Amino acid sequence: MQYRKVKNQIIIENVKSFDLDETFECGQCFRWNKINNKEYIGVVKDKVLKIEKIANKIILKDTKMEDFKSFWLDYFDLNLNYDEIKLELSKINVTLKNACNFAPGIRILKQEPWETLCSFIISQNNNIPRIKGIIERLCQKYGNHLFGNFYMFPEAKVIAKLNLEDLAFLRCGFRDKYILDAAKKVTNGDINLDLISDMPIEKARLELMKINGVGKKVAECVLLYGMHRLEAFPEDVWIKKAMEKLFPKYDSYKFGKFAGIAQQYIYHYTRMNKDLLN
DNA sequence: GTCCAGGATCGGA
DNA sequence: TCCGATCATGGA
Repeated sequence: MQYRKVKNQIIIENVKSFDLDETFECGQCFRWNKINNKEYIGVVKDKVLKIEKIANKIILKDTKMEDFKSFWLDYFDLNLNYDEIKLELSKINVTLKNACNFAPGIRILKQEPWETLCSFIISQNNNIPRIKGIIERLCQKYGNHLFGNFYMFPEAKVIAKLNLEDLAFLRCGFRDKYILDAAKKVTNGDINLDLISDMPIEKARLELMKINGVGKKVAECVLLYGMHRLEAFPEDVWIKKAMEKLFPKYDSYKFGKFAGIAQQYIYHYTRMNKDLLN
């Protein structure tokens, strides 16, 4: 991988294992939107990025080398060699190998812990288009305005001051009270996301589950997507079915320290090939 | 009208 | 410990 700046674009060449559709549409994130055939636009922290893939070049638009090096390189996890990981995972089981090969351009993004926590609370018993809508409404109402139609994800301390009526416009159903509980605990220090990031994973899970509305699955999503704990293994309905049907002899721990990445390949693979689970 | 969506919680067996 | 009902909402 090499990168260079041309005008106000960063061009990354020879990028392996990075496909925008596969990475943004595999269910790990909710604030990246496809604006045409090849471009996505997304908001991360206080940054808005337009990104495009042409052949094996990734182009980051209207951004600075400084931001790329200090932020996006890490956000897109570009220092991790996914080819090696897929090679290891493929040795475990031929079905897992097929899953790796189905969408080899998936990467696990390093998202913000609080945003990830809040987003996956909203995700419970919900569908992805609706999750995205709720999150966008939340950002537009309580997040800092950047420009145009782009808003930051609201800080926990801003949400913590609200009450249930203030969230009614979200139309997020029974999840409103969970959002408030999470915001309050993160703000008052009952839950310290920075500390949890570095805890042994068993303890980290239990800490996250102190939040009302956070169970095993949401906790695991926060660990994997918001804290880059690649051994975390979220088990939603798809993964549960997939494990029963496709990996009857395997427990998630057998997928090792990159179980979370394996999970992501399996999730996307089975959702896109529903007949595999029949 | 019914079913379902990246689940969690509660009450009762 | 396990199981089923229930929880809001909106699209199919």
